[in-house]
Amino acid sequence: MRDIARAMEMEAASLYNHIDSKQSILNALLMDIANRFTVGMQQIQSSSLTALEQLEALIDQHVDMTVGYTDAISLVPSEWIHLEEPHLKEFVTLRKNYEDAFKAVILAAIEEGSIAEVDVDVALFSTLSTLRWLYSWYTKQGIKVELLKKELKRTLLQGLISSL
Amino acid sequence: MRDIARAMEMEAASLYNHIDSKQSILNALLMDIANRFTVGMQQIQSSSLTALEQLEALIDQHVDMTVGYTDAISLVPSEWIHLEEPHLKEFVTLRKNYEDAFKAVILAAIEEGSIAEVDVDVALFSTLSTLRWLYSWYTKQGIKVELLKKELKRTLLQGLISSL
DNA sequence: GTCTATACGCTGATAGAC
DNA sequence: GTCTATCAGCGTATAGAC
Repeated sequence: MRDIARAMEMEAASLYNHIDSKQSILNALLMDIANRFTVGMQQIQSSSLTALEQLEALIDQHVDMTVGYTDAISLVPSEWIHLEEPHLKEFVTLRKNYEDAFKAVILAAIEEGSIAEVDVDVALFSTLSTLRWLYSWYTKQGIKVELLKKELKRTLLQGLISSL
Repeated sequence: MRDIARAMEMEAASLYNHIDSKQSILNALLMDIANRFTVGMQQIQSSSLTALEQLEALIDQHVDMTVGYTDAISLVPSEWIHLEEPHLKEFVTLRKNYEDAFKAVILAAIEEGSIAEVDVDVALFSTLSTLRWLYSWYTKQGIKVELLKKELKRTLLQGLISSL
């Protein structure tokens, strides 16, 4: 709280005229991120895109969110564990729904024949691992957003070996 | 420290007859992991395997380490930041050397023609993101180690689209 | 080598003046 | 709405008895 206060150029005690508690800040940031991903998923699901195009749109969404909300998104991999109930359950539910929806898109892409019959759980885990850690990596690179999207789609969807 | 003491069935104060500080525990665990990965990389580098086979061996190594040292390896993604000097610099150097060596293997695989001419930095980041987060995922799955190795190599090296 | 008692810095948060 | 003063709890670590 003292770090935040310094950044706001006030004393730590003054923060409490604007927020209830440290917990409420964590909750507000994480819920905002979770809701944005949830809405984005719904938009992609209800689109007329093919399953493969939906996968590409999901990757693009993660890149856009990472660039647009880098600080808040850095809380997602590890800090969510410090949420208190009932917010913890709420966050975990939103995340589970998102993962299930993501998995369904992968399955649909297999069914439509646009990707191979991979192990869906391994594919989901691998893809989300990369997308969730993106925030810690992309700032160190000078890479442009559009190039990043293109290369990530290539790496995640086509792998290293394929396009020979 | 009180959590550790409870697991050891003693009082927190009694721990200090066995260790210097909490910091020294973190350092011992992280250095052990870093050294094991460093030795493994050296063995793979000095082998007569092709670059593609070396990539596969690196993935296998991460799976073996994750299964064999799950608790200690869980410190690698985020907790290393709490190391104090000079241990922090030491750890970061070992990690940088490991990443450089990993990148060199990817480059060698491109040069030998066994993988496509991908963006090496994106490929390294994506691969390591998945392998470093493996600890948090594999225990929830009932998946066998050998199957996990096979599916990870497929997903990371061949991607989703390729093997149609 | 374990215990009890305790020191002491840090942190989230509150009280009350202005 | 900001400040100063302050509190209470926690967490690492030490002292010293046994």
